[in-house]
Amino acid sequence: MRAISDIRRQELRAAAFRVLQREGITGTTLEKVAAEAGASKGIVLHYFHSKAELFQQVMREANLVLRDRVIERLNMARTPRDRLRAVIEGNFEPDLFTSPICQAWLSLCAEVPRDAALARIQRAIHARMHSNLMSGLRPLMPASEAKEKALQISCLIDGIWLRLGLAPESITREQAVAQVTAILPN
Amino acid sequence: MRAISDIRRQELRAAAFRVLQREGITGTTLEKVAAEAGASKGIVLHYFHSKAELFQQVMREANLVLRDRVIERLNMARTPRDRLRAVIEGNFEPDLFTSPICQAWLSLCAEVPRDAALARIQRAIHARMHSNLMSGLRPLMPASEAKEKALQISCLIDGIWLRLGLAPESITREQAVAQVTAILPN
DNA sequence: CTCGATATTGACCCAGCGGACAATATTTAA
DNA sequence: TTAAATATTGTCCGCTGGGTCAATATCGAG
Repeated sequence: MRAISDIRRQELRAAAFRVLQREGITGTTLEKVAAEAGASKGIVLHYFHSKAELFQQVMREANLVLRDRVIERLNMARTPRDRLRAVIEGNFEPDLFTSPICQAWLSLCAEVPRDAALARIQRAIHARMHSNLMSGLRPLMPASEAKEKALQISCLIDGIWLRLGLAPESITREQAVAQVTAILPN
Repeated sequence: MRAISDIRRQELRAAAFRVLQREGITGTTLEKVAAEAGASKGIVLHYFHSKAELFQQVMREANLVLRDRVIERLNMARTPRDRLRAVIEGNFEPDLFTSPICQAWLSLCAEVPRDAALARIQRAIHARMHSNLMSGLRPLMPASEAKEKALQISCLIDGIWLRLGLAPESITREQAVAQVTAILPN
């Protein structure tokens, strides 16, 4: 049975993510993660061989959650414009687009430049975002323009996430969606 | 004479910023900062009463450098559009818009949610950016639209900085300027 | 020159960290 | 039932970090 260890791992990742929201990258320790999960520090290192590996898996999982949300919306999309809307709204899901979550994400981002594995995951995230956007943009404009547009949208989305992380009340989900929608091609 | 202590402080801030670029937030220690400045750890705490205060002053100063660049360009601007261009190009100065600097900035951002002083500085940065943008936008559109536009531009600029921090070769200065210019009002 | 202020060092403290490990409990398979 | 595998704990360790402090050097004003 693989399930039991997978469940435990799952719990620990979730606990780590919660601690990351509360304490940031500098304040997150293995002991706090263990306490949050109601376990001992030893068990964390039993499932994740190092703190770095724990963070990597946390980032991977957070990414999967977001991906699933976007996919769900993409599956209901018919037109290219629907696809763009799906990506945008999926990236601002009310229960994900919250200040604490943005802060946790920001903390992980800050580690990216010094952790090759995190960097790989980050690259995959951007690549998927790019391809999702392209599937909506390509039918609407020349390929080279579409590429630039995709980068622009992607950066704006990230920038808005960053903003919510830095200033909790600075922007609402509706504003966020409107802001990104406003730069879509006519 | 105040000058000598001010010079020392200046050196230490610069050293701290360099270490921050190399090592990120988690890898930056008082000893490394001292070593980078060719001094002892004690002297760092002599001038800055704590690590947190050092970081705050580093962020303040980095912000001042950027501000001066933008101001310089703003002073040469005549039309509202010139003002917008000044802000945009000032935020992507070739020697400031580099991957290591974006990474250092990102590291400081990650601390903002858990450091009230950093948060205040960050708020001031955003406020100035907003007002700079408004001085260019207000003549071009209704006030309420201008406010939204200013937020959008500001988020896009941050998002592009973030992108360069996460992926060193992902975007050039020219691309960055073009991307932001592309969302200006007609 | 002298004295008070300031600059600077290096030694010290100790809390907390990531990680290793041996000991024990629990589960699973045969 | 039993043995192997796995899960879990608590302890231990070495080290590094921020911060304190007393001692010394340097400097600047009178």
